[in-house]
Amino acid sequence: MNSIGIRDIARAAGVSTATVSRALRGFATVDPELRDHVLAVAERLNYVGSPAAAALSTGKMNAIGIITPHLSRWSTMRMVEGIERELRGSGIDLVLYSMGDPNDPHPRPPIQRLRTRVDAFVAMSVAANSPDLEALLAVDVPVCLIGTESEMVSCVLIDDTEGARTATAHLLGLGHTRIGLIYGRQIRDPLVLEQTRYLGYLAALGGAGLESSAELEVSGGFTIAGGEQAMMRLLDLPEPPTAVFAMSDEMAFGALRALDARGLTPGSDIALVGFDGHDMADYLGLSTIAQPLEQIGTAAAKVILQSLDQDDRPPTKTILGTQLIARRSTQAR
Amino acid sequence: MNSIGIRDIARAAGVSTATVSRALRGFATVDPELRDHVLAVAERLNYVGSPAAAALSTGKMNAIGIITPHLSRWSTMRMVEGIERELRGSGIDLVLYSMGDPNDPHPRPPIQRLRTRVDAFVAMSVAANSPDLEALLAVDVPVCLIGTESEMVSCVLIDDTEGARTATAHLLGLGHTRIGLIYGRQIRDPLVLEQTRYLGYLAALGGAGLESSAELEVSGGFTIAGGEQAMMRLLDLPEPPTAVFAMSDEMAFGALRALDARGLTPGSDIALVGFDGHDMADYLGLSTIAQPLEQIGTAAAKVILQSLDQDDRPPTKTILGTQLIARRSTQAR
DNA sequence: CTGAAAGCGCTTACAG
DNA sequence: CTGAAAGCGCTTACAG
Repeated sequence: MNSIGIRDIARAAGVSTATVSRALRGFATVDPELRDHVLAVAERLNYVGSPAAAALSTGKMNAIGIITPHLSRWSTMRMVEGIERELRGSGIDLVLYSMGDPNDPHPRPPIQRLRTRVDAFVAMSVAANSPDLEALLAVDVPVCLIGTESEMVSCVLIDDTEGARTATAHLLGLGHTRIGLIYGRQIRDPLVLEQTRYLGYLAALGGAGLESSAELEVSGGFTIAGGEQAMMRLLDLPEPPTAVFAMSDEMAFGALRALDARGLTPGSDIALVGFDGHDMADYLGLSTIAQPLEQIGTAAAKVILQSLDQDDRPPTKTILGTQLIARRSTQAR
Repeated sequence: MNSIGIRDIARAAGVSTATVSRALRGFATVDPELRDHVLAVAERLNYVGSPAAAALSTGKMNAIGIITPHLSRWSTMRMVEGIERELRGSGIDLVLYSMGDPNDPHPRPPIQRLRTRVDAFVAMSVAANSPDLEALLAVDVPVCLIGTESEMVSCVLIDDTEGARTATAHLLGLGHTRIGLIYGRQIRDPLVLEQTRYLGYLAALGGAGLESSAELEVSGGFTIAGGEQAMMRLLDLPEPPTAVFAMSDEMAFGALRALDARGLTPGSDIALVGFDGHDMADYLGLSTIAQPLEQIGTAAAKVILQSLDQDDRPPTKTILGTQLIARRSTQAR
């Protein structure tokens, strides 16, 4: 136990603990010479402050909680990286709370309790109809949602509809008119991500004078395996699509595999676009709608830092752009 | 501010704060009826404890710090998931500290300071010669290293040498005698991971009466792109290898790409084994030495929980097994 | 610009 | 089994 406290410094420096406290935090109200002296003594004694004591006095934990459904999902970590980068050096810790799928029966830490351990939350991909969102809105600390739209608290979003529209329009531009869709879990629920992307898909089709067709819309469950099965189902249609838009790159990876299994070449035999900008998409030659994941993370962190700074800030809505990256899977070779 | 404290509960329940404190933590020394009463009152008042105050009193932060070099690396998050699962429900928070490559000039949070915010550390892939390791060993809280061997503190390891030996032996078993190696950054430094795997490679070769050859050993920098270039270099040799062992799956992915670019089929034209058990390896038909990543995480968490429980525990060394998963890349089709 | 003192909300010997 | 009181190590009005 390093039992050097400000009292020890105060004693050694011949000042009060109040002055030590002020000097340590660089308050301008401390005589510069005195401050330097105090800092020197602290340094010499190898002083390390007690965050717990500071937290108890100030009510600030100097930590922000990250609430995320799928810890190991690639995109999650990319965003966390962005957050970490922005917070780095601020002395604010990142506390990870895995909490996602309300179907997951694992005991969910009550947000009210988490609240006492952090000063703010960044919550990723919380479904708009989830009880967690309600709890987050009820909590009295700054919250920034990522990927969930809200008027009540700040959020950072990408334009999912626009991204999906761009993806679909890209396929239309290549001359395709029969365009399959691999979505996640549900598509009719107005409160979920997929709905937003679905609207973009529909809009693009509509813009080209085409109509959607239920048989061309299959679920891929947001997994590689699900994407593979979904593509199989599309290929098994009496009249298969000539192009497919998958709502995530991972599902598109599965779709690529299905194509491979059927001896079809992506690009020439069937066009395919994913969504995310996954690292491996480049490697696999998969065209995709890239999200600026790290930027999303840093944007969320900035929002939080600002509201921590000034707590009466009105909620902000940050919308970041996506980018179509065309690769082999949408090029005839 | 939820200003309900144990004093409010004490008042409402007609007992002392000491009793409330004990009841809340379920001490057996509290009369069961009284305890239930106190709990009921706490519940009714919607009491949420103050971790900061508890931490200040007890000196326990109820958090463990995760020190990791590459936040977004796939394997990192898999292990973090394992740790999270083990800690779930224990009330212990996970605090993420990104700190890796000593070459990375970003300001590294001093471990002495982090120490005051957590009760223990799990440190991943800290190089044995890194200053961070030294700092970790000097710190007076439980530490569990992952992937770094140590006699001073507990560690969780896989048998890298054995894994590499198995991979190489697998290739030898297929009849190959000219086996290339794609390593990470350096191979001669006895203090790094690669050295350990290199020994396995050498051992397998030696066991088959073969000798290593410098021209067959190329660096892939642990990245996809590096792996691709490394494989290109191998293919450009006057006498290229007929099989290759890559020290990571990601480098192997790059190698696969190089093969593809050269019109070579993995498995029939050249055999390839990776190392990690990456999710995508399955998808790409890459043979690999799979590490039990989540298990590594839970094992580390268990070690930490135990040392938190009883702080004079001697350091333990946990070695988990790897598993060869043979796929298309080592099968002639 | 500096200090004495109260207070943050718990836990824990100590006494009963 | 329960309570009064000190203490954990800071911060912050308040007074000077």
